[in-house]
Amino acid sequence: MVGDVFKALADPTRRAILDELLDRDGQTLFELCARLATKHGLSSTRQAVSQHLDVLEGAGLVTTCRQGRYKYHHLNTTPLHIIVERWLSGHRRDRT
Amino acid sequence: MVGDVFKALADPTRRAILDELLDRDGQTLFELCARLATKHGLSSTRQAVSQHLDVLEGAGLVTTCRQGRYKYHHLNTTPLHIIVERWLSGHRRDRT
DNA sequence: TTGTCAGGCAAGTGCTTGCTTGCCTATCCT
DNA sequence: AGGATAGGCAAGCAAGCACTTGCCTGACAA
Repeated sequence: MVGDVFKALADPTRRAILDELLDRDGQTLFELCARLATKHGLSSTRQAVSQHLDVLEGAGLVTTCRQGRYKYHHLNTTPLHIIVERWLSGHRRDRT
Repeated sequence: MVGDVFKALADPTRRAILDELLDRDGQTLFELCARLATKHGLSSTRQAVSQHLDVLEGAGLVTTCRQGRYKYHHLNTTPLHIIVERWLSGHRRDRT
């Protein structure tokens, strides 16, 4: 749903995560935690980041694939493009 | 701030309000209430809509101008374009 | 097999939010 | 003046959210 995407984007930590994934796609949870701390100055715990990733995945902005004990996170910009199409370019005339 | 815009857009009622203002700009609070009820099937009270308008104004998505006892609400798409520029087209490389 | 590393589950907490209720101010019309 | 109309203020409430804490599972290496 469109609302889920906006809700996901409403949090600065989640935007930082997307930022990080854009910079280096396919990171694991621990990688993300480390780089968010150093590069973005965020001190989020692993669980917090994990929950944010769940939200992002729920919004379709992040896809995951597990290999062995590692879970890689990939950025998916499709929902963003959908939003641009319906909400921010035209603008559109159809329902939410 | 960018986060305020996303937060404002995260609520379906607020998106409906923007929708309505896009359809007919410069509506008053009562007008909006009436048209949200009939055209969008929403049964929001006046106060609820008023508070949503405050949020939208805080995000810069709506500007107001008062004349006499009427307060007209105007759509402002600038924050949307800013978001498209920094977040949804390129993508950008700078900070939140 | 035992330890370590990557990640998951779930209850609890404090803050925010969307909304209601009730009352108040200001403007206009007659 | 007096009523009707357009809107504002503020306290209260229930649900949602971001985050923590503590413990658990599953994969790999020694």
